[in-house]
Amino acid sequence: MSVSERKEREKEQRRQEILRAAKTVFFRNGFEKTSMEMVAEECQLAKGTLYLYFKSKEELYLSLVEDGIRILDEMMEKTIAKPLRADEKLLALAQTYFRFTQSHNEHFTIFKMIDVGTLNGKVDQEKLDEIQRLRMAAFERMEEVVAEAIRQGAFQTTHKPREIVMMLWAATFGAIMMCADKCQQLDMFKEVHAEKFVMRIASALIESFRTANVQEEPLGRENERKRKTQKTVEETEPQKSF
Amino acid sequence: MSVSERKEREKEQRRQEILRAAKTVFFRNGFEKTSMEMVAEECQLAKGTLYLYFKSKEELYLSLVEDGIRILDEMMEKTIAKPLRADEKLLALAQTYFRFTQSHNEHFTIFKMIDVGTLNGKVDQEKLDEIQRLRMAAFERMEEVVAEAIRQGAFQTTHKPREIVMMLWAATFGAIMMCADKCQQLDMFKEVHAEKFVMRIASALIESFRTANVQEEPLGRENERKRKTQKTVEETEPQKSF
DNA sequence: GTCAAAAACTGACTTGCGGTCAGTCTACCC
DNA sequence: GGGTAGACTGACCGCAAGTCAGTTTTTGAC
Repeated sequence: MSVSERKEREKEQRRQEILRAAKTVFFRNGFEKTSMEMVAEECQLAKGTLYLYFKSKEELYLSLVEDGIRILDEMMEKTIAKPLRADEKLLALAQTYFRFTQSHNEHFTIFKMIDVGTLNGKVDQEKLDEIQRLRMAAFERMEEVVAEAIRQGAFQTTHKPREIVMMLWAATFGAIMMCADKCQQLDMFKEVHAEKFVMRIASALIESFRTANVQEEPLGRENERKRKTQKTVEETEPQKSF
Repeated sequence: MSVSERKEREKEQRRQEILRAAKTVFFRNGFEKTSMEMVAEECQLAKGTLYLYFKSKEELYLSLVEDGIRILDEMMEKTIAKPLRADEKLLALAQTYFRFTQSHNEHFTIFKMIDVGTLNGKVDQEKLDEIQRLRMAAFERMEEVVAEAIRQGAFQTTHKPREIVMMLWAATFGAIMMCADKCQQLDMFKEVHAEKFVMRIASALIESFRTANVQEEPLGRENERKRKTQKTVEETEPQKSF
């Protein structure tokens, strides 16, 4: 093995060691209440050294989510491997996502920061894009399941698989955000059983894909220019379904 | 008018003036990139003075949301006043919420910070509770509409109105969060028409309340103790609806 | 083994900001 | 007009992110 190879590997080990320390400290105290000094101490390096491996505090913190993405992906993979029908798998996946957020709450906190946009100006777009790419794996898995459900005839929807995944993801995310033990801010959400709540919502959506119904306008943005402004509900033609 | 009364009023005016300045500066630059010095400059006061009216930077920023809550509440009120059936109103309310987030994006950013919990350790719980109370008004309005829908027989659900509102709120929030122009982080969400997307999700949920279906376990937490662990999807009895 | 160049690491220092408080100013009242 | 309460000020403090000149370690040629 050449020297440069070994150096490379050693560098990677240092990086990992820093990540380990960062995980310990950030997950114990939270992002705001952790200083780079604390991380440095945890891995017995000088503060300056951390900056040789990570551009900023935010980038270091953000890097921790990569593990989280991997964990979620594995959990989802297991769920998909179960002997269920494709449409059942989708509900199971919502549950899996929920359970991930409960058992890996600190990782979910980073997810939230990304989705809320807290980290936007503070981290290279490249880094953010890289995270996006990693997250896409999970979406693609789900997309596959949706495609399967359509093939099996369980779904009659006119939406594209990708769109269905987005809907499920968004609604599930919102549900978890609002009522998961460790997240919920609005008092009233404390009264519901979080997992049931999340699954009730996912379930409603899934049911709605079984039949192509009148609500199913295409969701794409292609024709956006054609109408001057979007119609408000009462301006649209009455719809049979309600 | 007594002197003390006038003083009181002047103090309130100062407070308002500070809020005005804070709004200008925070909404232009964002929370992180705004310093208290900048706010002070905008309202031509010394930095120290700001702290006579607001406990911290976070509290000042958070106070700005009160306007946002009022605006949303008014928008919702108008929507509810429209000549629609109760169930139609619920969909219209989702749209209203969406439009609020688009036209008052900065206020929505504060909503997000609250819901994500970014402000938690940094602001008095009291202050947060006060905000909660204000937000409840909107929930209660919606609850009223749901109750109406149930009374009219449009909904056959076994859920409580409050629960239905929570579901709609959570799902709509998630949908907006993921795909609204100014928020979306995941690239794929750029491809959908945000408003249609949001309404498609709300619509699916609303449809699901029309009939009491097998998914409708009670969502309360009362009986939580009875089962050791929550069942995963494939462990539950097969359900007719899928 | 020696030594010089390269690479890795260090921690004192700079910068910027949130928050404080001793001191000043103003308005009111006796 | 003088004394007091309360509003206001801005220099100052502490802290933490990020930098960089200098130190230590590693490497590889001889």
